[in-house]
Amino acid sequence: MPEPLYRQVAARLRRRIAAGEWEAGKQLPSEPTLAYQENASRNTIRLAIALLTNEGLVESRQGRGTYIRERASFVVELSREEGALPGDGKDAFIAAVTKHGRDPAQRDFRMEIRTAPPEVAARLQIDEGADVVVRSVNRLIDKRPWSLQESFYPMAVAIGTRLMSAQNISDGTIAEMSRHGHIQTGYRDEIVARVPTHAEAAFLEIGGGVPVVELFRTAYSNERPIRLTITVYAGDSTVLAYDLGGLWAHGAGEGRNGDVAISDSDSAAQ
Amino acid sequence: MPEPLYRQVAARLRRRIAAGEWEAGKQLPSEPTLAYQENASRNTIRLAIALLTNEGLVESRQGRGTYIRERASFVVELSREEGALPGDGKDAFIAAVTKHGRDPAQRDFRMEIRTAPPEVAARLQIDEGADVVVRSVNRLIDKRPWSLQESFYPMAVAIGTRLMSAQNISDGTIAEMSRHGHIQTGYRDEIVARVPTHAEAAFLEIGGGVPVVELFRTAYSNERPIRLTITVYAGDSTVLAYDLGGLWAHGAGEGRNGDVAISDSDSAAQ
DNA sequence: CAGTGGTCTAGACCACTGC
DNA sequence: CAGTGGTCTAGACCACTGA
Repeated sequence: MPEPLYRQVAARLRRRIAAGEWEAGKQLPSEPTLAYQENASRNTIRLAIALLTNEGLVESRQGRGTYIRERASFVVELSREEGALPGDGKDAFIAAVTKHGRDPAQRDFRMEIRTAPPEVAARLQIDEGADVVVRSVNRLIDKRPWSLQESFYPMAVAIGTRLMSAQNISDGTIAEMSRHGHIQTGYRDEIVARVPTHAEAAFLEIGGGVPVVELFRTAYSNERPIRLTITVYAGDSTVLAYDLGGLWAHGAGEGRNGDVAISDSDSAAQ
Repeated sequence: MPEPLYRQVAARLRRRIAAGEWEAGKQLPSEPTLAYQENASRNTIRLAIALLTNEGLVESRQGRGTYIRERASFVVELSREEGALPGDGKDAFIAAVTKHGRDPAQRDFRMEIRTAPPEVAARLQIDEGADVVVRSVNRLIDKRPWSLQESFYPMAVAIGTRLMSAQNISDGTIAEMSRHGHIQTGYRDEIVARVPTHAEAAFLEIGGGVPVVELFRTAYSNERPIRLTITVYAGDSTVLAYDLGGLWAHGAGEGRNGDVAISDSDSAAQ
């Protein structure tokens, strides 16, 4: 009938964390120490810590310890084109983040040709198993992992363009596509939340139980889907935002401490 | 160096589920049985099942067993007003769901006056701790839990309207506000993913590690924020969708089996 | 009542970190 | 090397379900 012990322990730890008993560096006592303090077995302590981990409050690293997690939230503005300055010679992601005084970085850029899995084929309206061009990049802000992104282009769109090269396109892929007659006129976003894969958890430096948000953006010209971009963000430090209709949106979305608005505009897709 | 046993077990179970070895009813073998089959301890089996639970594949109920979860996905269209027929005398949620041949239900409608917590006060641009009218409702589709919704109204907006009553407003709260001079001209949506609270997991019938998506919709007139609606959905069976810009969106979003588009239009807020 | 999952313990060995 | 978290076992008692 009473609350299970591991939940009680988790609640006590949550309170101690909220009270600021520990801060950024090596923080929490070790599991054996907590077991002694809480008069519980180590397994029970581990259950409690697992709860806090899934909430994004702490992070454990083998051989090192369990640490209080820094929780800076970033707001991704998905209905604005702020920061998208075609022809300015700068990558849209870099430009948007730099503008907010943050330090952007991109890593592991890849260009591959793969066969379209079902969820890609359906959205691009091509045959399952057909070739698609995939351009991928991992992004960081202030040296902390931020997002994993893959963009899929139908061969009919990519052929004969610089999308077929493993080079960055300095004025953006939207501009490159438009030079070849594929003018983006709109997009559809689909958002899901799920637990991360092993690889995602590793890159985003989150526990396996911390949710990620996955954004599917299908971009269209007047004739056809021209690109699908799939972006995965750590859920506990990302807010996706849309402004629709009115112009009166000043001061909105400032409900959390430490939030920083990062415009991840559509044209940042690789 | 090799994959941990509990992950191997989880992978084997995942494969057996994908192969259709079990279906809907009481499905998985009991934990002791699996422990024998897999030549592992019961705790290891439980770790494996916890992974599947967080992925939304299975669901355990004390005293009964572990079951294969049915995974119908619903798409929530957030940028259309489909189904919003002002003055037709039907609730917008009921109308939208019925239109798709599904069975909608609403439960536990509450109207309360509370003091505004920080995240509400900031979005409604009122003082923290000021009175707000809160209208809440839990929703189900086909008798399965679907969403938890709370709408917050500044007193200045609600006063003198039927929002102050615990009755449903048959033609919708947008219509009621507009009759009193508060014309909605736009809104801002903010989306986060997180693990559910105890109460949310209980109502949505998901494990404590299955992510939920939380949608903050702040509605504006030309003068001020007039409503904040917070909706919580089970992440593994919900897709939030926005159509922006172009008109060419036919056939999009059909990448998953069993998806059903449910328009949860803005005017469905209570 | 027997069988299920939920909680909890005590102890073990391992892999990894940093000194 | 000692200390950390990661994995795994064997067993216990409990709460809840359904026949």
